[in-house]
Amino acid sequence: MKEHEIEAAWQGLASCERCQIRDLVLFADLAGEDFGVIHLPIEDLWLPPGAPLYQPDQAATHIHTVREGLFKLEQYLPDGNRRIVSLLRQGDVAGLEAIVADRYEHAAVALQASKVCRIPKDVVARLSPKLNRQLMNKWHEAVRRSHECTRELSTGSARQRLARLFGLLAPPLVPRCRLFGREDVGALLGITTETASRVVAEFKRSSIITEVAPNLFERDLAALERIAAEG
Amino acid sequence: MKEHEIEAAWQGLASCERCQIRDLVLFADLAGEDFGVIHLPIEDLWLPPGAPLYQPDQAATHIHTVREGLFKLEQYLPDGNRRIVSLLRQGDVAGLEAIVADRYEHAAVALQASKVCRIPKDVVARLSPKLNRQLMNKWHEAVRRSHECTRELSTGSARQRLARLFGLLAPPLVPRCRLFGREDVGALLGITTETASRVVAEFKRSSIITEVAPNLFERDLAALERIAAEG
DNA sequence: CGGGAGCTTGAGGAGGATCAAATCATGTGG
DNA sequence: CCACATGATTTGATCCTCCTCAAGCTCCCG
Repeated sequence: MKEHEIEAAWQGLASCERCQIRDLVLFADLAGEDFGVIHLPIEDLWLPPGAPLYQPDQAATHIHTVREGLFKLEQYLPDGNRRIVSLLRQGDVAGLEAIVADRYEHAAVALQASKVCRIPKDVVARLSPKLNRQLMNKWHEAVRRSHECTRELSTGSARQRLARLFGLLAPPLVPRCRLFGREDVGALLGITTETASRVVAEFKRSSIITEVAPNLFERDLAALERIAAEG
Repeated sequence: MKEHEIEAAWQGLASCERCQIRDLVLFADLAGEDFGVIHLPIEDLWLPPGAPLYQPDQAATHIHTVREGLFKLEQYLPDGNRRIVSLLRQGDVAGLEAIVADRYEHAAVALQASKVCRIPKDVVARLSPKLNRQLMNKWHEAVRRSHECTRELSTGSARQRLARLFGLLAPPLVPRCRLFGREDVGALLGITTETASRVVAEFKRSSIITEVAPNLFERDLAALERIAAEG
């Protein structure tokens, strides 16, 4: 961490109608008249490398269109480590979850000198009628699933990945879960079929899981949790 | 691959108003009257493990709500290998990209016995007014970015991951690109800071990249491509 | 000039990949 | 019903990649 906080610089209010990258951004298909609806201030920000755009669990009040530069989205692991789950570039939107959730789910941090415009979620809500809420929820879920896969299933040792996979295969209170073929396990965790098989076998031998029928397992959730988070 | 193709079984037309998991699915907040708009047939399908719901590049005509079971979304790598980039469970939607794209972007395959309902994209379009298209595009982009990170940056050897990262850091025709700190490179690729540093150094020594200023590189795109895809 | 952060390099060991073979499960045809 | 082919899973032996721990280096800033 740097000595003094790296701060974003306020650049002024944006004029969406004259935006240079308008075809890339959110308001691409708005007609001139619609801009009347946008009365809330849309700010232009400039951020130096290392400057955070938002932090996880911070109240989600704005979405941000990346006009220039590069951002990382990072999340924290149970063992205190962190994992970058996505990169955002020109035209991408940071903090879309604001539309459907209360809090941001990542830290968004500039990796290069970057420009964003900061749009209050109310502006989006005002332009977005009813049905779409549910559709947005689904998109949101799709993104979260994907980030979950990166964070939980593509990070750490093969043991940890398998333990986390077993943790995810059924709700936390249901001890029973069904597994799929070792080859798919490998492709999902980014390891080989053989390693997947070996680790599953080792879990069985140490009774962390018990095979009650072919590929149907009884889980020791406490033990799995412990492995998932180990150093 | 199994001897004869694993096929989905058609179960009948769905009755959305009496859906048991309605609060989970797409039409959760539709009022009774709105169902009049849905005149296109929504089918219920049952799929055995291994049955494909759709294939990459297939025309995207439907979205699918998972009512029961488990699906994988997989994509193929330049070297012919495959990578599972997400898992879908009850309530998740497979093939959301149909709303904004012509073709599916993954293979969606059942990992367990599963039930889905298959909704023509026209039904969604009919219920979804204008502005949201652009917003949907943004969600779509968010999902694709995330899958890209898993597929390109969390798969294969450290050398391959670095090569793919350098490939992504600027448009294909711009040879010049800017890199960020080694610690962030590590957190992004799921490797240690030291390994990130070592591989970057090795790329420099073999002139695959040339450092023209601190963290500003000139890329040999052909060489990077070659490494990214090597067996 | 001294301190600190980030980057590089080294040595050693652990974990996972690779190659190969044995076992097990399933379905097929005789 | 059995013999056999096929594919998935398990296990073993070996090698190589990458992690770990540690030290030196460079650059920037006070």
